[in-house]
Amino acid sequence: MNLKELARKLDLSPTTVSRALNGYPEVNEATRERVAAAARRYNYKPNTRAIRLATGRALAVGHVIPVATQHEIVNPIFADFIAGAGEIYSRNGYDMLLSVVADDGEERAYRELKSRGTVDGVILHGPRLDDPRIPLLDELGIPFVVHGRSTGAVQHYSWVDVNNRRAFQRATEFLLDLGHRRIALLNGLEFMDFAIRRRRGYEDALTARGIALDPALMHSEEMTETAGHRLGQSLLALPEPPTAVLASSMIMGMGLRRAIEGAGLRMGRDISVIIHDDELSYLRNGDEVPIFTATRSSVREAGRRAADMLLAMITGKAIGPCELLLEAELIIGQSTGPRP
Amino acid sequence: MNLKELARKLDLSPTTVSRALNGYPEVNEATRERVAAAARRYNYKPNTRAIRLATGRALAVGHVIPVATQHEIVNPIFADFIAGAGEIYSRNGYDMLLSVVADDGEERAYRELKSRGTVDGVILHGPRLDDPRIPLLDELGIPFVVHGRSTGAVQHYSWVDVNNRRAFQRATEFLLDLGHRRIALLNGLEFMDFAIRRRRGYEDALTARGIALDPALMHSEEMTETAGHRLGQSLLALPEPPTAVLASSMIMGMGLRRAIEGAGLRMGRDISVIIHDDELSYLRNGDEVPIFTATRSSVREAGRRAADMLLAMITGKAIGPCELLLEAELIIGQSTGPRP
DNA sequence: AATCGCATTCAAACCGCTTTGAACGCCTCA
DNA sequence: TGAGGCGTTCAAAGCGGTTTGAATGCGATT
Repeated sequence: MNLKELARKLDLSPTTVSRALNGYPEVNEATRERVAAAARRYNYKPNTRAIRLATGRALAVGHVIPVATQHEIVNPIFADFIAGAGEIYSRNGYDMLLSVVADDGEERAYRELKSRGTVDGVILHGPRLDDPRIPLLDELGIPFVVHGRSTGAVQHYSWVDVNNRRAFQRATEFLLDLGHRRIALLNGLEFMDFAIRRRRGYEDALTARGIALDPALMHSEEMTETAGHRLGQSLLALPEPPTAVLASSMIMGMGLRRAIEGAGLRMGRDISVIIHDDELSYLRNGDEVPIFTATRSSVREAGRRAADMLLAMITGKAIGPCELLLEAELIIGQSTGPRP
Repeated sequence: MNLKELARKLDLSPTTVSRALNGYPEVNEATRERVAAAARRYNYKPNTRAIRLATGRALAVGHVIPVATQHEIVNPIFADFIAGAGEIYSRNGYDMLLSVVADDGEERAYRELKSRGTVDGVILHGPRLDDPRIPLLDELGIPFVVHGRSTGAVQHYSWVDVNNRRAFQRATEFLLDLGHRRIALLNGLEFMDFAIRRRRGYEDALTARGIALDPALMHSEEMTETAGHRLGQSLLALPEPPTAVLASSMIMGMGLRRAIEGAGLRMGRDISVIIHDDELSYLRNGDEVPIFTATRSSVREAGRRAADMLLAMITGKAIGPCELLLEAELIIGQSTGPRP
């Protein structure tokens, strides 16, 4: 059942039927209802392919997922972010397009997206320091929203981000208030923008209390369980080990805990741990009682907000770049306690 | 730059240019090269929207991701599966379309996909016992490949699956060989097909050695860290606790380990643990030395194979349903040892 | 009665590609 | 010499919608 057929059944022109269904004002209300009823009766769904061609809109949003060529790691927050964004897209009749590309193929992927016109906008994941993708998308003229920010970008761009600096500053202050002085930081790789901001928050808090930064306590690695474990072990092996550790993710924290318990110590008593919790659906930080004390911010919610923002830009509801800074909560769990 | 323009530049008809670029035989080789050169020079990319409309093909594959309405859990294996499948799609010029829907909205999602013609085929995730989606897709006539199988389905359908039964049977046998007699099973929810098969493997192995099944040792829950922890605690609290446990996922195993170490016991010495390892990129089971003894099978590879299969079906290279059963390796790690 | 404005409807062009059926030039063969 | 066949190219008709510009009918205004 297509438009022409439906029009014939109704003894109307395709023009009128199209307008009736799309809510144009120049259609008689009685006619509109007749059309709507027939559309329902014959289960008429306009062909998306035709709409796209005719309107020049793609009715789709792209997510380019870079896969690190060396480690083949897919960012684990990705599934939850997508789940949040996807909700918004389907609610608005947009499709979500995923492009999985090796991280050295991203530029080509974006250029193709543009020249083939398969999407109306994109979400940029995992922004880095001076991220080259921002000027690229700017130049290509594709509407985009960054999940995170990019220190050093000169362009104005839209973003949704967690206040990483503030989150890690507060976490550090919390540990300082508990009496800790030797606080370690297990950060993500520091070409990632969020990692830079987290370190800054950590450093600010220490410096404000007059505590010197100790490079032996500051590490920057991929945020995996095994890295957490390895770094945890090496921290504990220091001549003067830290009494508290900040870890950049739940998974890293779990590796850290493994190192701590492997050394016969107890988290929260012998050593305090605070993690950042993205509230991943399959990796909850405890049910009622949080396992880890954590800075918490829902990545799924970030996905929703970013998608909302992008659609507003695409449909012209938003003018100019939008920005949204989400604050992380500090959740007190069982992994922190006063300095032993 | 579109086809008409390019044709004009070349002083050819759009017909010939189109044919030249698409490899039709009735084009003079000299002409073809002239066309190819011009296409490159002017960076001509055919408009996907137009191709789709003209050919009636969507050049896209859909993945409908159900989000459990109660718990809002997105299956954590999902990101890696997608990464594998996505590789294949982009290599073949197909788009990947994601639909995130509440799990009670799946049927409508598939019907829409069909009636709007946005995809040429779909991958079905997380099949259940007597999964209603299989007859649905069969009826709709959308080519599809199931990641997993559905016990009870009467239709013939294509699938890619891990030999879950055999994997868990071997794991159980391995524990039996180590002298264990009280072996617990922390399984996924048993309306999921894979969980049923895993239990069957476990039961077969025990029964073959004349060991009675003990319901107190068999649990079926969502495969989260917290569930693993909770179930682990309750197992350890039994009057006669198990000396070995099989856990259905890495994450569940991590919760289990937390329970074990929380009770002051040591994994591999006091109690043996075997997990199933999907080789998730961000949750590696150790680097060189595996943390857990595990049945291992790459979910990313499964994604690749499923995508390959689906594309073969879509392009008509495959006739009739295809089936692919992947065997899981048994990896010996540090979490197992002889019965204490 | 003629003019105008308004509400409603329609025919036809268009989006950018594919594909059908026809045409053209040239060579071969009867 | 003319018919037939082959290799190559093209005009035009799709695909299924949207959108422009024109047409129609009718009541109100002058």
